[in-house]
Amino acid sequence: MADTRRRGAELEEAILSAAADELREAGYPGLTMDRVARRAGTNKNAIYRRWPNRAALGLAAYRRLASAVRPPDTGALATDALELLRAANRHWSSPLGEILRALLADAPELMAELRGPGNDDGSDLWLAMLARAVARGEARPEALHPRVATVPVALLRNEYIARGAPHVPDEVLTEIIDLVYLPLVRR
Amino acid sequence: MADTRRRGAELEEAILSAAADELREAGYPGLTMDRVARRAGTNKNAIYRRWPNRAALGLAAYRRLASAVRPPDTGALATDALELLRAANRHWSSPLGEILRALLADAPELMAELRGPGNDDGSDLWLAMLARAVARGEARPEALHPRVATVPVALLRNEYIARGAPHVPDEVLTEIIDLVYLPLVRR
DNA sequence: CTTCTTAGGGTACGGTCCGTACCGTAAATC
DNA sequence: GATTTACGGTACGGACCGTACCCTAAGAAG
Repeated sequence: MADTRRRGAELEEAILSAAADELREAGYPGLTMDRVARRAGTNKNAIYRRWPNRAALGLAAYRRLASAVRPPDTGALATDALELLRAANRHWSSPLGEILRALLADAPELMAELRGPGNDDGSDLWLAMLARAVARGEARPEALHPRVATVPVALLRNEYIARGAPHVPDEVLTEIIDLVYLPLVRR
Repeated sequence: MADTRRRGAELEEAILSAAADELREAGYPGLTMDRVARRAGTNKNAIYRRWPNRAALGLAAYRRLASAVRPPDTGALATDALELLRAANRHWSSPLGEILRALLADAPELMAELRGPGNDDGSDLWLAMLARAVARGEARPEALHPRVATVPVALLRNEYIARGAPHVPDEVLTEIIDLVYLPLVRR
């Protein structure tokens, strides 16, 4: 029998790919070790040899599904901020966002690594956007602080988590920008 | 055999009490239907006749453990806000907060009912405190809006959820107040 | 007081999923 | 060619959830 057995990186790739497929099709709740193993044409041993548990595999698989956001530059603070917030909202309300939230709920401590250096939490994006606004004289220089710059995403995230809403309407976004962000960072 | 069988409200009380005990001792993950039933001296039938699933029972049990926060009134906006935020932080970092977070993660849609009228999310507290500050001329009247008034708790909640931290240090609280809240609501 | 209905108690079970253990064998290494 | 490592197959223990029965006490109806 030509068993043509896969090993190492090749097998790892197959597992990760299968896991990503499962995530896409059935979300995090549908990501079971048995299904991933079967789909990858292997068995759970091979998975547990690489990831300690389901959550870790889920995170790894999520990573390959997520894509970076490209920063907007409309030339005005208000529209830049709203656009950035809308992008975040699109992500969070997409199937991918649902996965992210489920993952966050299941293994919060694991998610810290998503926010390490070279992070994807987007604080760089907000700081860069705000820096341009400061340069234009639109914003206070003191606002150039991660805690301040990322207030809108924090509020949006709160909206999702605290209210368990599958979608946040655009009015909330404009409210966050108009009532909170602009009064906060404008000079 | 004197079976002295409990019914109705009495039994319901026993179940709820047992569930609350389990929550206190083992947290939400340790709240299992079998254990609650055994502890209440009954069986799962009686539970499922009253609550549709584990999450609903967990929420009901949590309710009887949670207590209301009493609003501070120090006479100054900065200290009032910090005190209110500290109270929230104490709650969230306590075992009770851990339960709340687990519950929120497991059944977000159920938690909406915690935020109904007569809510415990504390937006009333923040609005009341802010109203006093407005009356003293410390804050802008336009800030008297739920979205604006509750920004600090939203940011704190975000800190817990997004970072999966079991505890948020006091410096973060002061940062939230000094860098965000005061600049935002002061005239 | 008797009969009927409702709600508890006891128990067992199906089903799902995680994580682990073995066992034989292909692939890589020596 | 011999040895070690990593896969594949499979089975299993264990935890829970939620449901189904069957028997009986408590309360209601007559």
